[in-house]
Amino acid sequence: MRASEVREAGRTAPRRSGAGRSDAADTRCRIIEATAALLQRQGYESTSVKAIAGAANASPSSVYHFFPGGKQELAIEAMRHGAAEFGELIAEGLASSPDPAEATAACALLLADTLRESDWTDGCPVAVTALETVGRVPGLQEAATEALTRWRSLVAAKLQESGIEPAAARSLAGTVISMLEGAELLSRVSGDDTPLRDAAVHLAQLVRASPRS
Amino acid sequence: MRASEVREAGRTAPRRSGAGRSDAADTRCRIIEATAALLQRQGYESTSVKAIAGAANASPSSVYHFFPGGKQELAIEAMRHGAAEFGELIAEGLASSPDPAEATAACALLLADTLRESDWTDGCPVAVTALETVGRVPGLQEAATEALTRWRSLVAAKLQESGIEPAAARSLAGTVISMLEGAELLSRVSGDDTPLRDAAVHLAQLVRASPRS
DNA sequence: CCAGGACTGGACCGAACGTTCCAACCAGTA
DNA sequence: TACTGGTTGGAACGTTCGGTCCAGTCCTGG
Repeated sequence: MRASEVREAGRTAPRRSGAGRSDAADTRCRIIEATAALLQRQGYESTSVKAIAGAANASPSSVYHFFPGGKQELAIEAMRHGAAEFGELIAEGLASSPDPAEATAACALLLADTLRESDWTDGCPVAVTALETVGRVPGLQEAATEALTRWRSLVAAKLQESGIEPAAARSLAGTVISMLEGAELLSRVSGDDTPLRDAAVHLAQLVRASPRS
Repeated sequence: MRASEVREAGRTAPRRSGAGRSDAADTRCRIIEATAALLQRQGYESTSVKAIAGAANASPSSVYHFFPGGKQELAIEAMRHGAAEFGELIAEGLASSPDPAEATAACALLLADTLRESDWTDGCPVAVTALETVGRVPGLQEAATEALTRWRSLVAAKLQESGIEPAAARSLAGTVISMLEGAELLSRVSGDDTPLRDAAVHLAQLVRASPRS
């Protein structure tokens, strides 16, 4: 898919021989990406290891070879992967305008387009998995918290650029993430991007009305 | 648990002569309530029928006796039950002040208190289950959409009372629900009610800035 | 060319899943 | 007392789960 072959880490020797030969790192990467996609769509409990292996064109033993910690370890790594990608989407939205109000609105609209065009499957890669495992899979909860915090920091930085006080920016940025998550939930469940489009309008209002120094 | 006490009392004490089915209706009710509680906490896939039966002091066969449609039918009914209760919580928050800005903020704060005091378990009874089954269990998705629409109507009515135009009120009410859902997600995942408290402040700002006729 | 480690395919495991089945139970009626 | 029909407990069904195991295959360093 995207530039994911960056994962390499040079653990083993660069065994590039034939052209069509599938690298070990490539298999590992395929497993992570397949897991991320399935987690995003159907969450943790509904995603079986065999389904992951199938989607990644690998066998269960390969999954356990690369992720000895089993499904949990794999899910954590996949969530980190998905979170990074979603962070790029947020960054892209934020970069689309110098005005922070328009930029946050753009995030919501970008998310709305992505969701609608993917039949309501490609949204936040954290929400479903995090919600259904909260309090029961600590590693996942931790990874989810990290992701949410990071996204909030991205938004907060943009808000601070326009002169909003750091504390207010952090608080408002958290609300921006909350709004994106909540509006995505409503949009996915109702199969209608109106909640996200409304969120875009109201987020812009909220940011525009925020006091600057 | 309360349910077992009620059941014991009902068995030893003489029942009303008119309705011989009060025992059965009680079992059915216990099953629904237990299901609602489990769905709210851990979602659909992580909740087994045997766990439901255990929590309701019933046996699996009783579950299938009252809900021949199996887990799906039961989950739909339980979601409706939980949605009605959550609607009451929203109504309570809305009724706490004549000012719609303060009223919506009160909803967020009420939710924050409820969540924190229940160790982040008793939140929206729809979010987890709806998200993890979206597109795969149509009946559940429908029930979830109904619930979200109803809650939005409650908020919209409150907003209209203060003179906000119906269309704007409906849109803003949807955003209020989105914000509550999203902030609850962040609060539950991070185990910190700050997102909901921030949401309360920003919701109040948003409502206060809304144009009236 | 071979030794050895990384990797893979697929059979296999015990446990848990949703669900079904049936024998008992219990109040009311005759 | 026998019968009835709704209700219950618990065993059992076939399936699928997460995970293990092992006999290979392939690549690579020596």
